[in-house]
Order: sequence, then structure tokens, then C-alpha cells
Amino acid sequence: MTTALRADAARNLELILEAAEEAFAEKGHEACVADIAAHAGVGQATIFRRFETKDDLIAAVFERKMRLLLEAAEAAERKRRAWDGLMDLMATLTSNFMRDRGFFQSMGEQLMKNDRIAELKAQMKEAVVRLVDKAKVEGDLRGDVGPEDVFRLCIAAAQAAAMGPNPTPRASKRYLAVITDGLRAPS
Amino acid sequence: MTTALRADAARNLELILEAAEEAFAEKGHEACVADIAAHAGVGQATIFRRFETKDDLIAAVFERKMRLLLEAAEAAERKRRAWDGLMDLMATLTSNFMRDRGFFQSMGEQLMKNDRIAELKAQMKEAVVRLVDKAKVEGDLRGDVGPEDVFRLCIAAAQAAAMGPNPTPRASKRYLAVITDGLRAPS
Amino acid sequence: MTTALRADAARNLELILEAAEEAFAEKGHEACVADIAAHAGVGQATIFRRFETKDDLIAAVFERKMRLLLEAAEAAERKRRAWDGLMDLMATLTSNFMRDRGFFQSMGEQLMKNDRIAELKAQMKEAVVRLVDKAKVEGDLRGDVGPEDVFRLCIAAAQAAAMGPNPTPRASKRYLAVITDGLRAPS
Amino acid sequence: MTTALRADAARNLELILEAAEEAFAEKGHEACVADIAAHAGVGQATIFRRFETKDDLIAAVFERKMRLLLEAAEAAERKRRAWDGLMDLMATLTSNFMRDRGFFQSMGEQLMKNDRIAELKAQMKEAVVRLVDKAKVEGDLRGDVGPEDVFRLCIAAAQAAAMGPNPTPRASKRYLAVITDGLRAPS
DNA sequence: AATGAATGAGAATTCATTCAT
DNA sequence: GATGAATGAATTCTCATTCAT
Repeated sequence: MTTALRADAARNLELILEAAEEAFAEKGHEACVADIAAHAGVGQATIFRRFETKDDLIAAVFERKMRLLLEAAEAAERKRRAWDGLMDLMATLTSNFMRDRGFFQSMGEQLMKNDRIAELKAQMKEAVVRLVDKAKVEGDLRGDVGPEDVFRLCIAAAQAAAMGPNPTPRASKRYLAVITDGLRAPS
Repeated sequence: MTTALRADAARNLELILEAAEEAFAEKGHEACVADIAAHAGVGQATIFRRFETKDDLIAAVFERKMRLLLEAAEAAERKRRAWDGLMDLMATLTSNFMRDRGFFQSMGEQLMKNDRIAELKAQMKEAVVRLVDKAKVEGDLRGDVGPEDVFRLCIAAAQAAAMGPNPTPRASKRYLAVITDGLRAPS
Repeated sequence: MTTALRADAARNLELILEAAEEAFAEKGHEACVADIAAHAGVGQATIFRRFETKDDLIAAVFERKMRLLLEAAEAAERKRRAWDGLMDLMATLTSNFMRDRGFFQSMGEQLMKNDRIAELKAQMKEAVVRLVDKAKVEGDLRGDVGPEDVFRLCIAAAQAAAMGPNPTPRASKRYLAVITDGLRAPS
Repeated sequence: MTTALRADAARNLELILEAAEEAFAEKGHEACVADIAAHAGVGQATIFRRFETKDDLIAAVFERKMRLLLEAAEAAERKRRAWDGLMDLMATLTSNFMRDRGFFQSMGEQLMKNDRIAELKAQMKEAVVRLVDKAKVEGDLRGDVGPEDVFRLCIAAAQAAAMGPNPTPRASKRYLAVITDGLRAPS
């Protein structure tokens, strides 16, 4: 009985998160809760039952995407050559930043109240640290490049591409190429 | 004589622009007019007397900064080696993008109603075109780098630096260095 | 069961419409939303929840009155002699125009965004067309009087009566009498 | 010396009144003072030096037009047949009401603080009284028509014509004809 | 548990009127 | 005396959040 209800609730939660993700991706965090609720086919109050605050919803959506990217990071680590993995990961990150205005905004904010998010960020960072270190050892990556740089340079490429008149994924690849060229260790 | 009152008005205008610049720099365009007015020590309506619309105020602030940067661009062109001028200009641009959220937002917007702004943008672009061309001729700049890239890569560097926990000018210089390394023509 | 809350909402909607009707009737469309909200005992935002725009509220109030008048028109058509029905209808219209500044203003506006309103106007016009035609056939109405004239002459009578120092319904009847005398076919 | 200044002042006053008349005629009393000042080529404060309040300006403009109409009334009285004069006057009044939204609004308002205006209204009324009485004596005008009716019926005709899709002077004449037909004494 | 409804706290913008020169 | 400048008091509309059912 209660399980049935919970199943419904879970479904609603999923709908909310999907709608929120889409809305934030397109309009950024200034997308309004009412629209999200409507898109999710759910009452506005239902959202606030699950997430005390709009910021909490934002955080939840962010968390979701971060989890996916963590998986991408793990996949990258499985590549034979760390540099290749790093390039894959950076491409994925860049693409995400470019497509998702909300995710981008979330990354910029200093204050992340949510602990899980801080943890996810840390996890991601660790993965990148491993990739970076390995790539350096393998002689592909410049020695003076830190793990945080990786993250930020992706943002940079996405941003540069998004700024122009036709923000295609192609454009982002070009910028990323310029940047990653700069990362490569002098042979 | 008649200049007396106008002096006051000019002073107020200055105060408004300064307050707006500061507010937009810190909070971006979502800084509200009331706050700016309060900071300027001026009634809210006074702002709307000078600038029909909040967007007009934004444009005015943007224009101001662009003028400064144009001067920087001219100075850059006076350098003996175009590459050096380009590096200087990019450093200046990057630093500005990093410090000024509003300026950053302004750059991103496609529609610039204000004609003067479009013109200033065009002027800036021309200066960069000249620098880029010369730097290529002098063999310092990669051939596949367009003038627009310059602008965007600065944004990228600024963004990357601003994203982190301690967005110092230093950080931006480091990122810019990585990027500009990628621009250099293979010797 | 579920109707309970909706009953409350419906009640509020009713209160809003009543308050708006009264306010618009008295002060015209320049009556402000805040006052209407206060009169309805409702938050200002509640009004904007129901009516996206002040104009929508105006339209809704107009629609309401138009519906009543349409019923009056139908009743008029049921009279044995079309002329009598016409006189009744004109009296009703005039009285309404005189009492309701907002309704009067609504009639004057060329652009009626709302489709339902355009339709109601059309329906009313058709009813008047029928009355006018029949009255002409029955030899009571001058041949050169069009259906639109009927409407406008009512407005005229109302206006004339409203203009004076004591705008009683009586006064409007007198003016209407003068006008309708002018409509009568020469026997 | 001072006369020179007064001449300038008088000129300004004239400019203000002309601009105000035009503005009120077109946009009604909601025309804003700033626009009027701009149109008059005069500082906004200058208007408020002459007219303590916007309402005072409105009254002044109203007074002006009333004076012209008074002259028209006198001319009407000079006609051989009172009925003809009455028709002329009504045509003039109607035409003015139709063209001048501000004048129309002014007529509608109950409270006329300004005494001169009340007096002008009274004068006008007296002229109409004389015309009406004479026309009755001459057997052209219905006995039950009062002097106030004349005024109002003009407003009515103007209003009726203005309401339609093409508010030409022609239209107003048609409505006026219908109305004046109703005024004519049965021969 | 879910939701439609309600709302208070802003936000931009307008305008008659006052002020300082 | 004239005027550009300044402003307070509206006014419409938005949105995150709470409430009643």
C-alpha cells in the first residue's frame, strides 16, 4: 500500500528532477519554480515538499549531473593512456558546460551548502588528480598544470564557444583543441 | 554660472555610473536599480531620468569600460612587436572580465540595441584584427587563430580563474599563460 | 470533497470580479489593482494569478456584463413588436453605459485581444441586426438607421445624461426618448 | 525692461497653452506635463510657475476653448432664425467634442474649482437658453427640450461618432442629424 | 501525501511637483 | 523669471514560499 504511494512519489521526484534539469539547462537558475512544476506535471507545492528551498532543488540537479560526470571520469581512468582519458573527460565536461547554463552557474558559486555536493566535487577532483599525475608521469602533460586547471579550462572552452554567434559543439572543440595544445608537454 | 547646476548633475551622473559599475561588477546585471541609487546617494527616479531603462544604464556602464579597453588596445598596437602588444591586451581584457561580472554578461548578449556599443565593439575588433595579422606576419602567432578567438580566450581564462576558490588576478595570469602558449606559432 | 478548496477559490474569484466591476464602474479602467485587491479582501498577487494582466481582468469584467446584456437582447427579441424590444434593450444598454465607466471605456477600445469578447460583441450585434430589421419591416423604425447606430445612440444618451450634475437613470431615459423619437419611422 | 521680460513670459504662456491644448486634445488629460513642456520648448518648471497644478493648466486650456465657443454662440444668436443658429452651434460643439478628448473630459467632471470656468459655463448656458427659447417661440423646437439638453446631445453625437471605427466629422454629422430631427417640433 | 491557492516582498518604471542655480 | 535636476509616491507585475483542503 505505502509502497505504491512511494512508487508514485519516486516517480514524481524523477519528473521534477528531469523538468528542473531541462529548465535550468536552458534558462539557468532564474528559471522559475512554477514553470518547472508545470513541466513536470506536478503541483508547485510538491516540489517544495521534496526540496525545502529552490536552492536545494538546484543542488539536487547539480548533484545528478556530477554523478554522471564522475562516471565519465572513471571511464577516462580506464583508458590505457592517461592523456587520452583526460582529453575524453575534458571534452565531456566542456560539452556539458556549454549545454547546461544551470550547471555552469552552479560551478561558479562559492557556497555549496550541501555536503554531498562538496564530496562529489572532491571525488571528481581526485579522479582528475590521478589522471593528471599519470599523464605527467607518462610524459604527455606539462608539469605545471594542476588538477583544478583541467576543470576550469573546460569551462573556459565552453564559455568561449558559447559566447560567439553560433555556439555549436564544434566551436567548443576548436577552443578545447587550442587549450589542450597548450597543456601538452614539450616533446 | 549656468554650469554650476550642471556640475551637480554631472557629479550625480558620475556617482550613478560609479555605483552602477560597482554593483554590476559584483552582482552582475541582476543588481537592482534601487540598490544602485542608494549607493549613489540618489533617488531611484534620478537614475531613470538619465537612463530611460535599466538596460540603458547597463549599456552606458559597458560603453565606459569598452572605451578604456579601446585605449588599451591602441597602446598595444604601439608596441614594437605585435605579439607583445597582444599579450598585454589579452591580460588587460582577462583581468577586466574576471573582475566585472556585468561586463562579462554584456559581452555575451547578442542583441546590442545601442549603436555606439556596436561601434565600439567593432573598433575593438579591428584593433585586434590588426594585432593578430601583424603577429602572424611576424611569425609569433599560429596561423589558424582568428581575431574573435582572442577575445573569447580571454573570457575563457577569466572564467576559469574566477571559478575557483580564490579568484586572484594571479590565477588569471596563469590560465592566460597556458592559453597563450597554445597560440604561439611553432618556432 | 476536492470541490472544497475550489469553492474557496471560486469565492475569491467572485469577490475579485465584484470588486473590479465596482471599481471600474466608478473610476474607470484607471482604478488600480491594489485597490481592487483590497476591496476584494485579497492579496494583490491573487488577482494576477487569475488574470495574467490588468487588461485581462478588464476584459473579464467586460465579458461578464456583456453576457448579461446578451440575455437582455434575447429577451428583447421575444417581445411581440420588435420596436418595443428595441426600446427595452436600448434602455438597458443606456442605463449600463451610464452607470459603468469601465464598460463604457471597454466599448470604445478598438483592439479587443480577447476572442471571446469579440464573439460576444458579434453576438450582440446580430441580435440588434435582427431587431432592427424586424422593426423596419413592421414599419416602426426609420429605414436609414443601421444596427451600429443603435449601440452608439445608447452610448450617446448615457453620455449626455452622465455629463450633467445629477446623472440619474431618469435623465438618461429622457435623452433616450429624444433620440428614439428621432428613430421612429414617419407614420 | 520689465516689459520685455513680460513679453517673453507672455509668449511662453502662449506656447504652453498651445502645446497643452494639442496634447490634451490628442491624448486627453493623461498627457504628461513633461511632454507638454517639451512640445512648448519650455522647462517643465515654467509650467508650474504659471499653473500651480496640472489641474490648473487643464482648466486654463478648457477656459480658452470655452471662450471660442462662446463667440460661436454669440454668432449663432445673430442668425435670423434661432433654429438655424442652434443647429450651427450644435455642429460646432459636436465637432469640438469629437476632436478634443481633453475638452470632452473637462466637460464631464463635476468639480470645477475654477470660478471663471463656472462663469463661462453659465454664460454659454444663457446663450443657449436664449436660442432655445427663441426657437421654441418660432415654433421650430420641441417644447420639452431644455437648454442643458442641447449641450449634452452634442456630446452624445460626438461620442457616438467617435466610438466607431472611422470617427470622421461626417459620421458626427449623421448622428447629429438623427438627434436634431428628434428635437424639431412637430409641424 | 499532494496540490491548487494565496501572498508578501520586491522589481522596474512613470509622473506631478519641488528645488537649487 | 526660467530652468534642468531631483524625487516620493504610485503602479503593474513576478516569484519563492506557505497554507488549507
